[in-house]
This record gives sequence, C-alpha cells and structure tokens, in this order.
Amino acid sequence: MGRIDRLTSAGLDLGGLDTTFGFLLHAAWRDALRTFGDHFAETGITPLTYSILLLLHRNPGCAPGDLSEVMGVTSNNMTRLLDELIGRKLVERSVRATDRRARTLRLTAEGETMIAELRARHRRYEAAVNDRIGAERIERLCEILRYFD
Amino acid sequence: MGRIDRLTSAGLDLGGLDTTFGFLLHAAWRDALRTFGDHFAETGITPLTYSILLLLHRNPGCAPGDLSEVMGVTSNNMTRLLDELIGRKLVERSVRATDRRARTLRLTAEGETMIAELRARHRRYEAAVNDRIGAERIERLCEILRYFD
DNA sequence: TATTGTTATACTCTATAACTATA
DNA sequence: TATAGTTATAGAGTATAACAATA
Repeated sequence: MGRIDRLTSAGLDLGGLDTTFGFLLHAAWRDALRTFGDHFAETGITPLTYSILLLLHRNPGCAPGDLSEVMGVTSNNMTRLLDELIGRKLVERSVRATDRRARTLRLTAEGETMIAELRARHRRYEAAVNDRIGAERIERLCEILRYFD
Repeated sequence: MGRIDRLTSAGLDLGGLDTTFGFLLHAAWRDALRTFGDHFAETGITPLTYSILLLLHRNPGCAPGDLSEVMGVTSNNMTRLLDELIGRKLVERSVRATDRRARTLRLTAEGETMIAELRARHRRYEAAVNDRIGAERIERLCEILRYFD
C-alpha cells in the first residue's frame, strides 16, 4: 500500500484528506515525478522536455503552438523549453517559409539519437511503476484520467 | 471527454503520450489545481495551505513535523508555509514545554472561522469535479491513487 | 485586426545544504 | 550524537501582460 495507508495508523486525524481526490492526485503526481527523476538521472530531461522530444520525433516539422496545445503549456513557457533544447543541440527551429510568423521544429541527428535512449529509459520507468502499483491498476487509472482537461 | 480525446483527432501523432500514465497524471493534476483556484479565488489559499488548516483544525497542538509527514512536504518548506499562515493570523506557533525543540501549532479563532468557510468552498469544488468527471469515477480514482507514495 | 511567437516578470512548489537549539 | 525546526538558496513549472513580426 502507499504512504497514505501507512499514515492512517500513525495517529493524526487526516480529516478526510485521505479520501480527497485532489490531495491524492497531488501526492501521486509527486511520486511519479520523483520516480521519473530516478530513471532519467544525469540526462537533464524532465517530463516536459521528454514530451517535446517525443512529439517532435513523431511529428517532425510541427510548430511550437502545436506542442503547446497538446501539452497544455502556454506559448511563452514553451518558448523557454525549446530554447533550452535548442541550446543543447537536440532541436532545431526555423522560420516557416509559407507563414513567416510560424516556426518549424525538428529533432537534430543528436536529438534522434537521444530520444531512442530516452524511450528506453521511459519503458524501464513505466515497467517499474507497473511493478509497484500493478499494471492493471495503471491501465484503469489512465482510463479515468483521460476525462480530465 | 477530456482534452486529450479532443486532441487525438486534431492531427498530431501523440506517440503514445495519450496512454502514458505520467502525462495524464500531470494534466489531471493541473486541471485539479486550476479548478481549485477557481473555487478558492480571493482567499489566497492553495491546496497546501488548505491541507495545513484542515489538519490543524482536526489535530490542534500537533507539530510541524507531523504535518510534513502527512503532506509529504519537507520541513524547510513547511516552515515557510506556516510562516505565511501565522503572518495572516490564521495559525499560532509556540514552543512546546515538554520538548523545547518542538513546536505546538493551533488555529487561531480567526483560523477556525476561516476553515469553516474553506470547507464549504471545498465541498462545492468537489461537487463540481464529481459533476464533470463522474462521482463513481472519482471514487475509483481515489482507490487507485492510494497505492502511490 | 488577428495570429504566432518572444520577452519580461513574478509567484508557487520543490530540493539540498548548512545552521541553531535542544535532547 | 541525534532530533526539530529554521534559514539560505536555487531550480522547475506556471501565469499574465506587453511586445514584435507577419498575415
């Protein structure tokens, strides 16, 4: 069982927090973030930058605005995330000829090599979570989480 | 349905992100945070400070370390959260006589008034989420989230 | 005028380490 | 020596607003 169930016997009255979805969701997200960090140590890659690299791998030539929409990140913050990946030579950004307001994004060769390595880490990360929580539970979790915005 | 399902028809290949528990968990947490913010607007209360006030309401006299453990917040960060609530005269902190290293925390009268109002807001917030996502789904979600740490 | 993206800025949350004071 | 809490600091994520360039 998780931390919350270990705590209920520890004396403090949780006042219903242990059945409050927001409290549990926050704790689960921090757990996932910590576990992600364990598996991506030394890469300098966070869940957000991993998502960007994966999306660019699957959608070469897409625009920052496309990534913003999928990831739920505002465009100003997307710009800074992309700046960092471009600084690391994993992504290249160019002005789109057909609409000079827009940008075209693409993984560099180095970025393609990197994403292969990162996807392997991601598979190990997901396997570890499935082992700990139960693959069937994680699948049901995903089904429910898709209803959120 | 949620944002992800509206996006799958929008052209971009999500490369499996839409079935990746971490991606969905992050999005759901941000959704919950945004919705919490809507319902707690003008209060200056966040999920973390709400949890502290609720725990102190149910456990008058407990210590910062107790809150840290339940909430999964490190003690240095708990100190700053408490400083803020104390500055707002919602909480009082005193040195514990039986162990002068420890502190005793308590809601002020103003804090007790505040938590009653906040709990009403929280009920409306949870009702809104139940309406949007489905109460039965939220219940199943909580069951699964309890397995995390 | 509307859209795409960038810059500037501020706030919250999280994390590590060094520190104080007690036990 | 160990424990409870504080202070200092830095990094990541998020948000709003103002702006530039282009359509």
